[in-house]
Amino acid sequence: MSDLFHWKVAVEAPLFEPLTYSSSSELNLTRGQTVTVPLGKGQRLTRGVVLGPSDPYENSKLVKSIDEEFPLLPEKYLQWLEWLASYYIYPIGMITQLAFPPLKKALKERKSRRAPVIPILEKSQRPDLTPEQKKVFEDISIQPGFNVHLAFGVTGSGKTEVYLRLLEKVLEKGQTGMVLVPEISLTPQLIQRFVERFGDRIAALHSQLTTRERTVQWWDIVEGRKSILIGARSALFCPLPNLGIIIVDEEHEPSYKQDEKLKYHGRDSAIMLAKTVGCPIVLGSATPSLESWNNTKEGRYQLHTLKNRVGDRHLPTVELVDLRASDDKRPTYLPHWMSLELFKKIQSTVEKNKQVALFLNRRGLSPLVICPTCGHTMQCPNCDINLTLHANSHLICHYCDYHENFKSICGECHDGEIKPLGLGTEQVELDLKKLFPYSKVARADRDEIQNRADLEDLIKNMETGEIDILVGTQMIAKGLDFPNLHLVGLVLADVGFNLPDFRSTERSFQLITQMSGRSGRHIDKVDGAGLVIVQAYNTEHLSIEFAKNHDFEGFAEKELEHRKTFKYPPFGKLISFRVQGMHLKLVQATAERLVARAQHLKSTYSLYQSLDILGPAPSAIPRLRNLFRYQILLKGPQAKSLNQLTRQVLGSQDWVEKGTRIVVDVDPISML
DNA sequence: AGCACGCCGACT
DNA sequence: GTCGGCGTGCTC
Repeated sequence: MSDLFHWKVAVEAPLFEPLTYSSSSELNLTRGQTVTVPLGKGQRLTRGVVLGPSDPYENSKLVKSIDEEFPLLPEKYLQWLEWLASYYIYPIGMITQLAFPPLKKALKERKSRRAPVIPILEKSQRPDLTPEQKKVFEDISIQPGFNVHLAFGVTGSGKTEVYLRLLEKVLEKGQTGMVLVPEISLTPQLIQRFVERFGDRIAALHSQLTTRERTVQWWDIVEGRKSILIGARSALFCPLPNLGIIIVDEEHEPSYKQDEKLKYHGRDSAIMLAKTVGCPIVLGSATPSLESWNNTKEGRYQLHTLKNRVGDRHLPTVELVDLRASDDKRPTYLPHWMSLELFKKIQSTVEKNKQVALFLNRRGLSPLVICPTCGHTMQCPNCDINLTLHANSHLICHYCDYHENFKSICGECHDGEIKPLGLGTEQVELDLKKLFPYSKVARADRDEIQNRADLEDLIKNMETGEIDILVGTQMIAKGLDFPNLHLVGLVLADVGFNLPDFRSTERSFQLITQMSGRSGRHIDKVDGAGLVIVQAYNTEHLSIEFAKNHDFEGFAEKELEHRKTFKYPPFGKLISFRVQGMHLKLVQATAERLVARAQHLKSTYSLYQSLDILGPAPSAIPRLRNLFRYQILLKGPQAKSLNQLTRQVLGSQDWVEKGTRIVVDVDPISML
């Protein structure tokens, strides 16, 4: 008994502390080692990660063996994983599992019918840097060690070329590099651009890969056959040896925040990883998050500005259309959502054989289906959400997978002829086809574009001129670059202004700017500029006012003032709790107890004096997938005390009603 | 997250 | 009688 060693081992179980296992002295264990351990009543064996020596535990089980498949997890990565667990209040064992590939290592290579993950391409010529690019590149590359750089540059200013140069430099030093991009912009075109520069040194990780492909990419990086990893946020968990730089493109993108399980923020976690390994990190954006922008203001991040578009092209002209005033001017042949101004511009653009893109952040035919006789609205039986009509034939809940057939006679009063109200992309598409019968109209939303192949087809059809007018949601706002696109229309910019979320104005600004950035990217200065038409009811909205003049800095200044007044991020930190369960009474009871516990701690310890405890209140969607939802928000000046209070509140769980669950979200990004 | 245990309904 | 539905509880 005396020659047994005890070890803390992180196992895949929702436990906030690692478990203690023992080993005899001949099994030589160290921190970072992968081991096989028994877990639970059966003889089930699971994978665990050794975190370090432990005090003896009387009922400890024996470590079965060392898992020889995996090399020692680098100490810095392990520290970073531990930081994730503590910052996001998530079981360490669930996090360490993320640092493994999904499958066992392939014994022999097998032929695949799928296109290769990394295409084989000739290296292309390296363009000269503009003076502006050169300055940014040099400013960043002369500083060794951890530093956060914000590359603030309009779309088309050539941020990517700066990234490529920085990566070249890192490779010269024999180090590796990580490039994070939002999942949606991880297109073959983007990977292609990196391959044309770095050839076979590129690896990629994203959700469209099969588990086998991901496993192969993972080992290529870990065993040093590839030196640059491009990926979506989950690529962070691939432990690159000798990491020399991290690049986070489109750092403001809300999709960097994972909204299930471990609710980590890819950008923030990347910064922590860079800090832990001691390498520089470059955040890039045309519309930086107010968090990052404020960090440059306060000197924590270095700001590098790229003001000019490569090739000296103009930013597009933005025109506003006030929908409040446009009704009386509109000819009767135009649908209610189309102003005369927009119509004329579409006409003239199409006549010149140039392309048009219309943006509306709402899919379907009609978001509200109502009986004019009895006033009954069609609702999802599982959620507190109106059903959306699609293709004039079925009603869909956009939050769960509920579908039903659409009947035009009201099911409640059996009398009224049901009337679809409001506007969605399908309706816009239908109207456009009627108004422009000789133009090719296409739609891009989640219903039409379901996978990467669909997106590829869309891109190809835009490039070959197969499409004249494109209607789409979010999907078409990101990263797409169509040379012939000369007019962008925002059908109803107000959608999203009034979401119950303190970031809605910022989102709105980003969206308008991003969407504008699609227009006229390849019009040379002599030919003028692209055009953007923004239709809105509230044309005085802060986001519109500043986006019109491409004035990010002005917008940021105004919006930061507002955030400061209400102690919202970046001037305060948030942790949200959602209590959910099948029974409303029990959910309310748990939510109230949670608040009572928090309030008690606040009044007991001076550390918590400055925290605000808001709620409990029903969530913005009070019932989702048959679960009732209540929300509590914790607001305070430092992350540390919020985190600590949360741990104390959740420390024991005996007060939580059976059948209810508490979901914690550190730095929530959506308040829905 | 798994997985076993256990307590009720409806089948050969 | 016993097969299997999924609520509950535990994992060194």
